[in-house]
Amino acid sequence: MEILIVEDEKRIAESLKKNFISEGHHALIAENGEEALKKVDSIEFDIVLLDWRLPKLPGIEVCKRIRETGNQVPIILLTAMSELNNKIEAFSYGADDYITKPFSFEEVFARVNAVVRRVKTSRNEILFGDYTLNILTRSLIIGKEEIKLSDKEFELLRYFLLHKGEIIGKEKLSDEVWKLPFSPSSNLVEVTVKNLRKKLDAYSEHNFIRTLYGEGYIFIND
Amino acid sequence: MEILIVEDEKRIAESLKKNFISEGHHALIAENGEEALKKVDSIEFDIVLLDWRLPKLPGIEVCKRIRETGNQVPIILLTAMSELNNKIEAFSYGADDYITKPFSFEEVFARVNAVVRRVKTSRNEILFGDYTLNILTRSLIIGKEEIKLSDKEFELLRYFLLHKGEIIGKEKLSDEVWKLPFSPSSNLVEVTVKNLRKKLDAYSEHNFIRTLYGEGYIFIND
DNA sequence: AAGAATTATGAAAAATTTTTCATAAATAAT
DNA sequence: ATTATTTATGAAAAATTTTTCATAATTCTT
Repeated sequence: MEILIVEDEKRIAESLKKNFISEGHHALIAENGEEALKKVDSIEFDIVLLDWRLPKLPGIEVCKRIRETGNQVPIILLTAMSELNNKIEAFSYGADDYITKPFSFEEVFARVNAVVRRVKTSRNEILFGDYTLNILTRSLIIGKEEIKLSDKEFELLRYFLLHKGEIIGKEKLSDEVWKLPFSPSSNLVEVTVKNLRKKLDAYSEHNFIRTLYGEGYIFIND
Repeated sequence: MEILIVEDEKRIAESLKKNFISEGHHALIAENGEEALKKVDSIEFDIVLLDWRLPKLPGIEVCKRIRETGNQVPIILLTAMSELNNKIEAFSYGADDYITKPFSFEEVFARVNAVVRRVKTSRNEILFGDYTLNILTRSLIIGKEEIKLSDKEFELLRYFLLHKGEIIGKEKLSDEVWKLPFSPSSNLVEVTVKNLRKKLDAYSEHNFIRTLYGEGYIFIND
């Protein structure tokens, strides 16, 4: 995961960063609100941990501005106990959860995972490139075109989108998309990937689904 | 819609009730928390308007107890301005929205509609009889059985469930489910209703989809 | 560069879904 | 009761999706 830590207290920020990296994630630190806004604008994070009390812009203001640009990145606010009765405000500005200080890393990690999972699976639209995958209608939208996807194509594409940047073996896809044990004698996955690629290629130059020879596939956005 | 108004001030309760009825809805009044709990238990409401300040049980406690039984009925809390900083508590007990007193009926009506629409369309599961329709997997669950639905069957059933108790003509279904102008020469709707009924009948005695001769269909839960 | 393994692809086969059609059953009106 | 209208149903036809298969193309290794 790509994680942005917005926190002016270096001790806390570095500690979080170290812990996330040791869990195999990437973490960046922004020391103030403006820096955070710039980073959020240029990098697609999986989650933003946002301190309530920040030097220039208060965290809640940063949160509000991120949402104003239409960015839906999950945001968890880090607040002190005394700020408890402002939480309603936090939600109304579009934060997804909050954690009160002092917190343990385990707590942060658990919340981050919960929010990321919840947000990812509860969204009914997933954006990638110029496309939008609508989960409710199970169709792929680009501009004003609506591309019909078969059930398997939809399930496959959704799986890729929920696991962007991960290397996914055919066994995994067989398990997760087809709910069948992988059979090396079948090339179902390859055929469906081909058909899905054809639909994506019809409206975009981008190679979203890359092949990693001998390993599987990886979905790349940019 | 079936609306429950939980409010001890008769003047307010009656005024709300009158207004809802004039909009073509049904409204019941509960004067205290216990009465509310009983009614919620026996009647399936579309929304509950719940006063924060109630004689015996406080509204928030009623809210909590409703949720404890697994009931997901949308709840809007009616609170006085001074209770503002308790709202976070309201959400954490499972209320869906709140309105601060004093309010206009227009405000209440707008919020009620917004909440009902949001709750209905955002749910991933819709329960009816002993069945659960899972919106994400598009399958019908009863006990441990999973019944496969074709795409059209699913769309039809979902439409019925989102419009329980409404008389729905075949023209409407053709428009909304098939997104096709109704053609009297086709009996697509009838055939799909038949097939959906067969699947529902396989595990339940209940006639969910009733025919109203010359008018259309109506989905009845109980 | 050649051979082996892996992936891609077009087309056919199989399975499923959608739609039509002819007819039966049910309902309302006379 | 009879008739006209509306709805239900089984089965066939059409369309689509899923899967398999044979073969081509690509990638990796030596």
